[in-house]
Amino acid sequence: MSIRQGLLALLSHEPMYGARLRSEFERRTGGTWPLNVGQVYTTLGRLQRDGLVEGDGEPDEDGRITYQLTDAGRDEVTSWFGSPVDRADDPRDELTIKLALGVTLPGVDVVGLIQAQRSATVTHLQDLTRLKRDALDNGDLPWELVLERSIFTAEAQVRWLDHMESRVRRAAAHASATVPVADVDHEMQESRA
Amino acid sequence: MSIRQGLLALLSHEPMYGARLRSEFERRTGGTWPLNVGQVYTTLGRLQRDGLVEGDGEPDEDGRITYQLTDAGRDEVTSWFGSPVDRADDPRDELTIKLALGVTLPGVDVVGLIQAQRSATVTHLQDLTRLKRDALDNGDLPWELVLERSIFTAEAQVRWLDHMESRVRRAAAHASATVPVADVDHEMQESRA
DNA sequence: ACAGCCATGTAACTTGTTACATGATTTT
DNA sequence: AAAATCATGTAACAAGTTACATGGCTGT
Repeated sequence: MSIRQGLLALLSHEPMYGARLRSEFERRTGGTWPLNVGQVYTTLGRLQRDGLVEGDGEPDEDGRITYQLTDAGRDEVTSWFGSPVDRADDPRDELTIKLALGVTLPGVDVVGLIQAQRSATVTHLQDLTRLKRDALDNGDLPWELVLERSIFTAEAQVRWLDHMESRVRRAAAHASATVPVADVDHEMQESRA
Repeated sequence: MSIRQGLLALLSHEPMYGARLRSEFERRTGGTWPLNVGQVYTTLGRLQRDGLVEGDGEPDEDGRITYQLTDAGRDEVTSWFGSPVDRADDPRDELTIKLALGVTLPGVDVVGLIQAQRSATVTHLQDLTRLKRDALDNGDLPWELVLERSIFTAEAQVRWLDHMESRVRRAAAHASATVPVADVDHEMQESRA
């Protein structure tokens, strides 16, 4: 849903043609997210289908077709900027699923998994930090915003991994103290005939 | 890609039929992510198409069809658990896009946006913390893992929002000191005829 | 018999994404 | 004239998601 909203937001500022939407989107997100031009057109088509934008049928002398918001589109943008991103739709995070399933399945070296992930994330974090340092103060606010977002996210991931490593170790120690051999698997009534 | 991988991981432990995959998936992710049963079957179909699982054609006496991994499927699971989640595919985060576009578009009250989001996130964080407290120590490790993930993520989001609020304020102050009226929009050679 | 549940699936749709096709203009 | 660039778009697919249809078994 983010590209849809993004294009709408750009159009709320000024009617534009497809290819410009692309470059504006990229520029205004710090060049971090390359956007296939084709996707602009597919998305525009869907937005038009949904009555949020309309294009002035014919291309102009430069072959460009300008798209603009409808009233509904304007409402949509206002509402988007006016309301916080919904926490409820907790997306299925791959790493979380991996760990959650990992701790319940026998034969998965969860601690090793956590450490490998931590190492990868720390490396990534160093790259990000270097990027930030090398950029000095070029005043590209969107770029900075996106970069800092990655940094804060990666830091949180490392913290979470550390927290969970000790938590998992604790659980493992406790499990081996009480149920030396067997594993999580049991329950789930099978209701056999 | 997470549900695919999740189902594969479950099947790597033990062959299962569709409906059980569903309940196992939900149970082992702390019940946080309800999974429509239909989706299990669509996903199984795609996995079978891709040669990662195979079902024993006919349903058993209880009407169940057991699915199991192929060799390729086993490889896939091994590789999934064996490699860190790729940081490279930085997903397009809605909130980041919203802010990044917001700071480049005139007429968007970014500071207000940040504060509203912060408030919503803090509220959410309190809910999570209460959940955690009330659960005491029931030993549901996957559930805890997922919950803590949400908590660490929300905390990071708040930190980022705070960081960015002051950063945006600074930029605004600087902008009004140097370019009192006009806004970010300019550049982007238009190459008009 | 009928209601409810379990288990199977399918059809339809959404957003994201890429690879390719077409035509016009500009540059070499 | 050939190559590069810009702009338009379409076709095809992935993965997620839901609503619905079918059929068997169970308990009232």
